[in-house]
Parts: sequence; structure tokens; C-alpha cells
Amino acid sequence: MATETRKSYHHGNLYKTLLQTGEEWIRTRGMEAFSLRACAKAAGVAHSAPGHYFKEVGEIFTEIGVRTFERLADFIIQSKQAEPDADPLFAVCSAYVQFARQDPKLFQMLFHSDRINRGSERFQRAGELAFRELALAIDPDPKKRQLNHAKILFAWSQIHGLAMLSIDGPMAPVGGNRSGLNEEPIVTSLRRLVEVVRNWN
Amino acid sequence: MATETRKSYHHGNLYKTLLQTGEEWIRTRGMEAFSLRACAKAAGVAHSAPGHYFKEVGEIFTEIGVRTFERLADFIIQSKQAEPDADPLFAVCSAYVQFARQDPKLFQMLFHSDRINRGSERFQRAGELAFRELALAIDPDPKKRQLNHAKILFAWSQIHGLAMLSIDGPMAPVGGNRSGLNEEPIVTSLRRLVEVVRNWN
DNA sequence: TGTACATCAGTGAACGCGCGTTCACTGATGTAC
DNA sequence: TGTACATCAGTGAACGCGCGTTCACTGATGTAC
Repeated sequence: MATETRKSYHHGNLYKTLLQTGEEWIRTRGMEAFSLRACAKAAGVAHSAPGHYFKEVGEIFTEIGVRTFERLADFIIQSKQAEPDADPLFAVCSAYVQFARQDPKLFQMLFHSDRINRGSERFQRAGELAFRELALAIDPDPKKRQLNHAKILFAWSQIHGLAMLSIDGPMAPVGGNRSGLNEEPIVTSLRRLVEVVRNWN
Repeated sequence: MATETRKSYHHGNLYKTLLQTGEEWIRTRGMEAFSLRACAKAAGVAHSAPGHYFKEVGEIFTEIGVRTFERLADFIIQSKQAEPDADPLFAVCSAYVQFARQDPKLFQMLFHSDRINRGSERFQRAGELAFRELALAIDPDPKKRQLNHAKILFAWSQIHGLAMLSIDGPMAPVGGNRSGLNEEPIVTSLRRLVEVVRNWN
């Protein structure tokens, strides 16, 4: 951070530090407020330093996106394992919505930022990592899964909608306080969703 | 537009023209690309002219948002009236998703723009106009409606998720072409949604 | 009908700002001998 | 163990850009008499 004094001329770990600082910047201030210069300053480094690691600003956005999708996938997997007796679909869906509510600005970036290079292989793979968990929870058998695009879409749009409405739906309070849409109706929706998916035919 | 030559020194209708030009700008290029200067230029007017009508850039954003929410409400109402025999809930939900897919960048602005003044009374009222149609389609009786927050949330998040995933979900093609997520599974989801809501208890 | 004048809408130059990116540089590091 | 040198990471000045906003202005309009 800017307040820490650096021991030496060389930073030693700037690439990682820039990613962490940038992520933290977006987490707290949102993607619109991000700039390479601000990020460099927060990392306690000259504004031109990031140029050594990211040849354009989109690259750091994309990489932060990759890391966030990977965190999402991890969070989903852990939630699933935490309650092995419950329906894994509920765990996955609940984790998806929780993640979005915990880190709304990063979640938003994942889907809405136009500075992410969405053609990037790394980014797409990271996204599929999370998506895969949902598909798997719906139908562990890959053959059945292929036939059930609509079922997956139904579930995904449900949780994605819950996530997005939590973040910036009109029910979310103006100031950005997350407590606007409270837990209980969300849990009700999730339970209902699981029920529908489990009785799909 | 910039190509038209203006008849007189005074424009005559600049306020409305700026709103229309700005809306069109966002429709085609997205909210990130909007600027007062660009908008003024597109309207064929000095870049300082908008200052007479909007004392800050947020005001024009908010007003475009108001108009868009009003258009959404209109579109929903018309869709409902177009098929008076079908379940109005299907019409409303389908219209919501269709609207988002037709004007993805305006729809995005409605929910994600941080330049909109979301505390504005006009904006909130316009939003409620559209929301009201959904609530009405689910339960015409206002007393029942109060008890069914969860039901409304379930439906809303479903259609909101379908809308958002259509626009910028990973299934949406990178280039921004809208044909990525095709109609059929969406219609399936919508039908399923109506079924669930109608058999809620 | 004509004239004086207030009002108003749009102009264009200017302001300061933060941005991404480039580039010659310099301080530190580590390797070869 | 010491020295020369290549390599590399971070610097800071500079570039050009587009932005929102301000302000004295000017051209057009419409109203009062």
C-alpha cells in the first residue's frame, strides 16, 4: 500500500501486488473508478511501472476477472463440501448468490466490464470452472446434461437474477448498502428452484 | 444529427433532441461511450449547449433512464393486451426479456449505470411503473400481493437473470451479437416459470 | 405598424483534470570469470 | 573473494487525448409601447 515504505528500489513482487491492489480497488470502489495510475499509486509505485507487466489496461482487468472466477469456483466447491448431506444444487446456487452479495463490485465486473478481454482463453476457462459446478450439481451424468440445456439455463438465470437484483436492483438501497434485499425471500426462492429442477419432468 | 444543417441560430427543441440523441448514442455504443460533448456534437450543437438544460451529466443519464423505464412499462402493457387470452404473466415476463434483448445497452444502463441519480423521484416512479405490471400479473389482488414478496422475487429474478445472461452472460458471443442465447430455451424457462408461480402453494 | 429593449438560446475559448502510453534514464541484482 | 558487466525493474518527465464545466459573448426572438 502507499503508506508502507519500500525497502529497496526493486519491489520484488510487483505483478502480484498490482493484481491484489487492483482487485481490492475494484472491490471497494468499483470498476469505473479503476485506473492503472490509481492502482500503481496504491501499490506505492510509479504510475508507469505497471507497463512492465501489462501492455494495456485490459490485461489487468482480464487477469483480475480470471482470479475472481477462480475464487467463485472455489467458493462453490467448498460450500458443496461443507454440507455433504444436503442437495448439492442448493449449496451451489446459494454460494453463487452469496458470493455476488459479498463482493458485488467484483461480481459486476465479471459480467459487465467492457475492459475485460472476453475472448481470452484464460478468462473463458475460469468462467467455465464455475459454470461446470452448476451443471454438475444439476446432473452429474454428462450425457443427461447435454439434453438439459433448458434446465441449466433455468437454474442459472434464477440465481444470476437473484445475484444481480441483490446488487443493483431497485430493491437494493440507493447508498449501496447490501442489506436491502434480505436473506429470507432469497432462501425461499432457492429452495423453490431446487424443487423445480429436481422435478423437471 | 450532425449532418443536418440547422435552419436558425436557435435550435428550438434542443432539450428533447439531446435526450433522443443521447438515448440513441447509448443504444448503439453503450453507456461507457456516452459523453455530453459527444452527445452535443451528434445533436449538431456546441459542446457547451447542453449545460443550459442539464446542470450536470448525471441529469441527462437519469432522464434517459426515466424514458427507458417508461418505454419498458409501455411495452409490457402492450404485450399483455396483444394476447388477452394467454396468461398475462407469460406476456409480461416475455416482454421483459424481449425488451432487454432488443435494447441491451439501454437495459444495462437502467440497472448498472453509476451516473444515474437513483434517488431521483422521477426515476424511481418510472421503475415502479414497470415493476407494478409484474406484480399485477402475478396477483391482481393487492392484499394477496403483500403476502407474496417471495413469489414476486422468484419471478423477477428469473426474468432478470434471463435478460442479463442474454446480454452479457458467457453464453452471449464475444462480439456482442445477440443471437448467442437463442429463443427456444428462454421460452421453455418462461413457461416453466409461469407454471411454478401459478402452483406456488 | 414600427421601434426599443429585455430575454433567452447557443457559441467558442479557456480552465484544470486524470487518463494510458512512451521513453531515455538509473538504481539494484545477479552472473561470469 | 573480488571485479566487470549484462540484465532487469522501477522512475519521472512528457505526449496527446477527451472530459465536464465556466463564462463573457452574440445572434435571434418576442414583448411593451
